[in-house]
Amino acid sequence: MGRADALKPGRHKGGHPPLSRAELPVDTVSLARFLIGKIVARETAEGVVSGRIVETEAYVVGDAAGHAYRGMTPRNRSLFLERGHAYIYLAYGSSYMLNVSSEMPGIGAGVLIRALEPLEGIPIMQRNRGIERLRDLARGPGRLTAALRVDRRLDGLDLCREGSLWLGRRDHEPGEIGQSIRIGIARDANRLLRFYLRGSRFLSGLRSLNE
DNA sequence: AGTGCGATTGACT
DNA sequence: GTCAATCGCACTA
Repeated sequence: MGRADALKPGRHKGGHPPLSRAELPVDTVSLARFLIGKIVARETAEGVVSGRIVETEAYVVGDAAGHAYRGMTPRNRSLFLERGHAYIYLAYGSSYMLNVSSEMPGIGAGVLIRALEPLEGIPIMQRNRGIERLRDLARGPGRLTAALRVDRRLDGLDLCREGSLWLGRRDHEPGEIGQSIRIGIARDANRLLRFYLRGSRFLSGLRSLNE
């Protein structure tokens, strides 16, 4: 499909109409569950890259593990945008994390996207990641942002509009959704706020968390 | 201005 | 399984 076709009314980049804000659940935990099976799509210079969300984590209001816990700062202000906006930050000096803001304007909370099943633009992802293996292309929060070339420049973007990065409708019904503790956090570590598509090969985390 | 620390990854035993 | 790289940011002074 050419560029002109992609921009024609009624067509959608990569065939993924964006999720409307109205259909996003207002509550953070509900949104984390809702996003399993939905699509993340990215328009790059080389074409559309997309994947199916198979793993998320909720960082809820008042959560000691959440970046909004100590109030708004220059880094985390996007977490306080109305639900459906991107909050992107750099972790460990090397990995960008992609989150979806999840509450009313002024309330800081979000959903971390932790893993994607690659759908479109797989050769582009392989180039972006410097590896071939499909299973590892977007398995992990830092890996998926590398595969999609997502960085802080996209922080604050509205993910409910088709643009350079957006959330798309699911292409089929997701399977059974599992729930576990979150990965890699010290505070509030026992809450079951991680959600995943049971049986997916594209999950991060230990196998014991994916059963 | 200095300090400590991650919502991780990749390399390695 | 272990472990260190890496750097922006929040926090202290």
